[in-house]
Amino acid sequence: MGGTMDGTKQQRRGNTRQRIQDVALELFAEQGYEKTSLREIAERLDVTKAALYYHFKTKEEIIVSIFQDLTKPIEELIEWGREQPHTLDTKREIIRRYSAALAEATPLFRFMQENQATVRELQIGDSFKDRMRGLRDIFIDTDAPLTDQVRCVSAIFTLHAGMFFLQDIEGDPEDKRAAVLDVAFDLVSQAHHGA
Amino acid sequence: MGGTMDGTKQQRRGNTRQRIQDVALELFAEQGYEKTSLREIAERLDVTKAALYYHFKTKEEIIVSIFQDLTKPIEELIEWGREQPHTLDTKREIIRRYSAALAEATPLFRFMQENQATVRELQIGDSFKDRMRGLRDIFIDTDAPLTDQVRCVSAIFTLHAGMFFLQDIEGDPEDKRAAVLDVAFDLVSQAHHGA
Amino acid sequence: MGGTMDGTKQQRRGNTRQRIQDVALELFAEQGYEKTSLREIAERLDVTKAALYYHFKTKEEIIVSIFQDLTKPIEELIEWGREQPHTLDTKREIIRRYSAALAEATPLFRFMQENQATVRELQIGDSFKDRMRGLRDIFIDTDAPLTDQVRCVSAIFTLHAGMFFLQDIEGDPEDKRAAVLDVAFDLVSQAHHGA
Amino acid sequence: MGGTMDGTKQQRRGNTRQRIQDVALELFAEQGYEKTSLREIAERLDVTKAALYYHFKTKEEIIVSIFQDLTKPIEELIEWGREQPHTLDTKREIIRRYSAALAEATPLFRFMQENQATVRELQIGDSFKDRMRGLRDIFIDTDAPLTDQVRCVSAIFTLHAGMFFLQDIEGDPEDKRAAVLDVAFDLVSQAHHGA
DNA sequence: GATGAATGAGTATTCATTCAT
DNA sequence: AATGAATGAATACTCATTCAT
Repeated sequence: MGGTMDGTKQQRRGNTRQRIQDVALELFAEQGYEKTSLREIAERLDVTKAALYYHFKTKEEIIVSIFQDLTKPIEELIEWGREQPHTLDTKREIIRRYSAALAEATPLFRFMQENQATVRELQIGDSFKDRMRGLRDIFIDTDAPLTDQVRCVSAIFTLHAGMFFLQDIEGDPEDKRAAVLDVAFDLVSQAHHGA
Repeated sequence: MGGTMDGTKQQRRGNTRQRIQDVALELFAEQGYEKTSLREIAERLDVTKAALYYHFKTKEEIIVSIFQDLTKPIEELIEWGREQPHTLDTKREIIRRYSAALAEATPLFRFMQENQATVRELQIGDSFKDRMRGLRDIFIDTDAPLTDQVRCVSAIFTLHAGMFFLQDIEGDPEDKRAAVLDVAFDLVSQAHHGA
Repeated sequence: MGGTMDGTKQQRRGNTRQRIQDVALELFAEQGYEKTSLREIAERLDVTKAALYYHFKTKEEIIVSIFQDLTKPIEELIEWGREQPHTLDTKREIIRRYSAALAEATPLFRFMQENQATVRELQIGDSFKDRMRGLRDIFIDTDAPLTDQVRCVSAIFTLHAGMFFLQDIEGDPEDKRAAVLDVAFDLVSQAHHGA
Repeated sequence: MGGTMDGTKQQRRGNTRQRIQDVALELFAEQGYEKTSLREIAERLDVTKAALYYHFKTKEEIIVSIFQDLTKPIEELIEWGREQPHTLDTKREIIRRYSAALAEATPLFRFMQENQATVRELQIGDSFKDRMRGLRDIFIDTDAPLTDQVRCVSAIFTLHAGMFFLQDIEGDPEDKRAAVLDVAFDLVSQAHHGA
C-alpha cells in the first residue's frame, strides 16, 4: 500500500522514531493524549501499530520521551539560573531565555497546558513540577511581601498566557512578544523595588 | 445489598440528578473527563450505569449541564459589565466579582483548566470562548498600546494563576487572595495610566 | 443473526453465567487455558465478548469460579475425612468417595491435569494444593515407613491415572473403574499391614 | 553494550543452538509453553529474536528438537525392552532404567507433565503416545485380569508421581527414590503372581 | 426512577514471524 | 552468525450506549 521505490519510504529509514514523536506530539496537542489512539498515530505515519511498539515500549513512553527531549533547554536554563546571583538582572535574563525556550517548544507546552489532568498522572507531571519549583526558588524571595511574590508568579504566567491567549488579540506577533516581555519585566521590577 | 430502609436511600430521593453532577465533576476534575468512566461515577453513587441514562442522555450532557449551571454567575457578571462604562473602577469591580465567582466554582474551573483539550471539542469550548471574549471586550481597549492590553490579559490570568499555582507558596489563604487581587488591580491601573 | 422468537434465546435468559462456565471449561480442557480465547468462548455461545465481561470481571475469574463450584464436593469430603478416625476403613471410604467425586468433575480434573503450568500461576493452584495437602494429612501417617507412605500417594495417583490413562486399555468402563478401586484399596491395605 | 572481547561471547561461539534449547526448556517448564515468548528467551540469552530464527524455523521446532534430543534414551530403552522376553525380571529392569531416564530428563518431563494440553497439539504428543504405547505393550499382558493390568499402569504412574509429588513428603531424596522403586516393583510382582 | 443484560466499536499491548543487510 | 525494523493477526479488556422489564 504505497510506493516501494518512490523515495518516500527511502527517506523514512532510520528516522522512524523521530517521526513518531513528531506526529504523536502534534496529535496529542490537537486532540488530547487520551483521545489520541496509537492506531491514529500509526495510520498517519503509514506504519502498523506494532511498529510503534518496536520504538517505544508503551504509549506513555512516547510522550515521556518527547517531554524529555523538548524540555532539556529549560532544564539547562534552570541549572544556569541556580548558579547566578538572585539579582533583578538575573531574573530579567531568565525571563528572556525562558520566553525563548517556550517559543521553541510551543507544541509541547500547548500539549501540557491543555492536558494537565493527564500530565499529572503521567510521571511527566512530577518532573515538570520539580522544574517549576526550581524556577520558583530562583524567582521568588520567600522573605519578600506576598504581593511581590505574587508579582513574580504572575510574570511567569504572563509568559505562558502570552503563548496561547494572545492569539485572539490583533497585532504583529513580534510586537506582541515584545509587549509580553515588557509586562513580565515590569512585574519583576516592581517586585524588586517594592513598588 | 446496601441499605434499603436505612434512610440513606430515603434521603437520596429526588436529588439523584444533583448527586450525579457533584460526583461527576469531582471525578472529571480529579482524573480528567476522558479517563473518568460512567461505570466509575455509577459505582461511587451506588447506582447502575443505566440509571445515569435516565437522568442524562449522554456523557457529554452531564458535563454540559454542570457547566451551564456553574457558569451562570459569570455570564451574569459579563452581562452586567457590558452595561457599565469602561472605566477603571468598573474593571476593578469586575476583577473583584470575577475573583469571587472563580472561588465559588473552583472545581469547575479546575476541570476546565486541566482539560482544555477536551473542553475544546465539547461545544462547552465555544460558549466559554464566547464568554471570555465578552470579558476581553470589556477589559481591553483595542486602541491602547499593546503593552497595556497585555497587562489586562495578564490581570485576568493572575486571578486564574492564583487559584491553582499559589498553593505551593506559604501564607494565609486570605492573605494570598488579597495579594492576588492587589497585583491584578495594579496591572489594570497601570494599563489605564499608561504606566 | 439468530432467532429472536425461536425459543433458543428464550431459554438462554438467566442462565448465561452457567452457560459461559460450561463452554469455557469444555474449551479450556480441550485446548488449554492460554490457547482458548474469550472470542472463541463468546462465539460458541453466540454472544459478544463484552457479554462475558458482564458476568465475569476477568478471564481468570471464569476459571476460578468453575473451580470453586466443582471442587466443593471434594472440599466437603476432606472436611468429613478430618473428623473420622484415621483407620483403614476410613481410607477405603475416602478412596471410594474421592473416586466418585473425581468422576463427577471429570472435565475439571482433565483441565487441571493438562494445564498444571497454568493452574500453578492462577491462585487456583494454591487452594488446590491446600486441598491436596489436607487429603495427604488424612492419608499419610508420617511415622510409617517411607515405602508405605509412597503406597498411599500411589493409591491416590492410581485413581487419577484411572481417569485419563486407562482409556487406551480395552474393557468395560465399569470393570475398569472397579479394577482401579481394587488396586487403590490394595495399596492402602498393604500400607496398613506393613506388607 | 555486551562484551565483545571479554570471553563471554567468545565462549558462546558455536553453541548458541544448545543454549537456546537450555533456556527455552527451563522457561517452558517454569511458565508453560504458551506463556513463554520468544522475546523472553532471546532476552535471557542476550540475543535478538531474529537470532533464534537463524537456528530454528519456528517456536514449535525448538520444543520438538528438545524433545527429540532428550527422549532418545527412553526410545532406546523401549527398543531394548521389545527384544527381551516379557518376564517379571525384564519389567523390573525396565522400571529401574525408566526411573533413571526420568531422573536424567527431569525438566523435560516436568514440562510435559505440566503442559499436556499443549503437548497434545504439538506433534510431540503423538510420538510420545507412540512411545508410551510401546512401553505399555511390553508391560501389559492383555490376557491378564484387568486388576493386574491396572497395577502395571499404576507402577509406571508411581514413578512419575515420585518425580513431582513426593517433594512435599519429608525424607532423604535417595530413600524416597528407593521407596518409589519398591512400590513399583511390588505392583508388577503382584500383577505377575496374580496377587 | 431504576435495573439487568447485552452490544459494537474501540483500546493498548503482545506475539510469532519475515527479510534485507 | 546475527541484527534492526517491521508486519498481521491476535488478545484481554473497557466504554458509552440501548432497551425490555
